Amino acid sequence: MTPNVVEIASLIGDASRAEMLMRLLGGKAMPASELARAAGITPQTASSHLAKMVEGGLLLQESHGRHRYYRLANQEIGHALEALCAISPSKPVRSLRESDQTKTLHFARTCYDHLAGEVGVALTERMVELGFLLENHRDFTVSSEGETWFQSFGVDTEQLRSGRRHFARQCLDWSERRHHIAGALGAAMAHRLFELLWIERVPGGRAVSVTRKGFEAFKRELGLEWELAGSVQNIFKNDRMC
Amino acid sequence: MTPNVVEIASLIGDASRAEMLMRLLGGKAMPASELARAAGITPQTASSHLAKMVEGGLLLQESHGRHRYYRLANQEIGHALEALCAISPSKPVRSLRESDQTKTLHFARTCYDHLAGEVGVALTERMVELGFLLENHRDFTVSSEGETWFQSFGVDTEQLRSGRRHFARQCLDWSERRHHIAGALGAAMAHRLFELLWIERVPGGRAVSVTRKGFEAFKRELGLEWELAGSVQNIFKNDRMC
DNA sequence: TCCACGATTCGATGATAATCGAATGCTTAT
DNA sequence: ATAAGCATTCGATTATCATCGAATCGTGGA
Repeated sequence: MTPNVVEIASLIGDASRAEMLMRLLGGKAMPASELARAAGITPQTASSHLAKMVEGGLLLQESHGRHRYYRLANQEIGHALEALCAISPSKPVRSLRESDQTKTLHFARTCYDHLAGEVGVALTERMVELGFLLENHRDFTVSSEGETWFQSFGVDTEQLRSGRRHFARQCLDWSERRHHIAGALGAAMAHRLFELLWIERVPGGRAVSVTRKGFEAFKRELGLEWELAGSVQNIFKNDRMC
Repeated sequence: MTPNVVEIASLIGDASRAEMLMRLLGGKAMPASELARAAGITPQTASSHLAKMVEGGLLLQESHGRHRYYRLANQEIGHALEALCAISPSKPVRSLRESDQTKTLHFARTCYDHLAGEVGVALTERMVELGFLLENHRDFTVSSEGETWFQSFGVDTEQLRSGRRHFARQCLDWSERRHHIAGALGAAMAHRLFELLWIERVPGGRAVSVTRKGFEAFKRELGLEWELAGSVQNIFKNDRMC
């Protein structure tokens, strides 16, 4: 088993590749050129890196016209990267700007294609508390009350269950060190939250902010509330790794 | 934050260093020469690697006579390595021997200095179930019934609390994907289990086996039992990474 | 058909780092 | 004191690989 761990670790242990992986952790597929620009390298070099990561099973490639889109191969890779973030000792903060970025990422972000950070964890735990979700080994199951709630929320659990993807996984959150919900159900929840405009992507990164509407809705529908820190509204371009 | 993740990942992403780290994951400190032998490299090369890992904060060094012992710098590093194991896709099993090794490691092993694997997780969850331990964010706390039980079991919680080390941490188990108990209390538990001869180290690796006495005692004292698979008694020399 | 553009391949370069032989320090044993 | 053994440092070698320029491939638009 050893060589596999070594291979993955060394793939991540390169600055350019790590930067690209972090971009992809936002959940969206991205064309090679964009990833090259993000990592600050030429398209040739990027192409080489991307090929290696596909070979190593970290990424999948999909061709659309003359563009080639890359995305994380599966949710496990997302988990892996999050786990590595959790591992790395946090460096002392350099700038106020950086601190804001960190705060915003800790508050809410996308992890592969579901919701992580304080908001993701709180939402998950609240749904457990309300009896909608049941923790079961490394997964969640949905109770009958839960089924009703998801239906009314606009998430079709039946359909999700029919897919090949894991239905509802527990995903360890690096900032909170608690589990949040992942898998098909986690992705569907996040998608619906975006759709309802309770949350929205912060341009240029994988941070997510809760809209005014979202704050009210979370409180009304689920009894969840957060102090509305100033940093939450902050927009930043260059979110680095964690 | 990025550079830190990259640095750690690249430190782990070298075959020789990874081999040494895995040896150290057994929890014991080891002299440089032994680590060199384990990794199949000369002492000079090993020395260079070890210096890098100390520099990178992964290892600590302690001199005893003409030997220099190395050990993991802290429990977080152990967590990190375990997490990486959980991340890596499991390769197809090559030999029956290898399969046995994996089974044995999954069943019970030391993680840094506490108990992991099926046994570690089951023990932890049983103690939560019995109300001795309470899950609290990323830690455990001990209830008053718990205090009594630990006392009777021969673990002095008072003394453990006085140390600088985290008292009782949740540690994610890569094979079970559930939490087991770590920190000072986890270490003390493991130590006491070795002392009582409920468990014993399998020579040559970090696998642990449950003794006959242990099987009976776990059942009698805690109502825990496992099917006594043949593989459990197997002894193997070369446990590789996972 | 021809051109523009994204992406990749090839080849060369340069930097990094893993490795080991030889020499040096330091500690214990005789 | 002298020898033996563990560990490290130094220097040289070698291999690996990230990087980019130039050329090629393939798709889409003119």
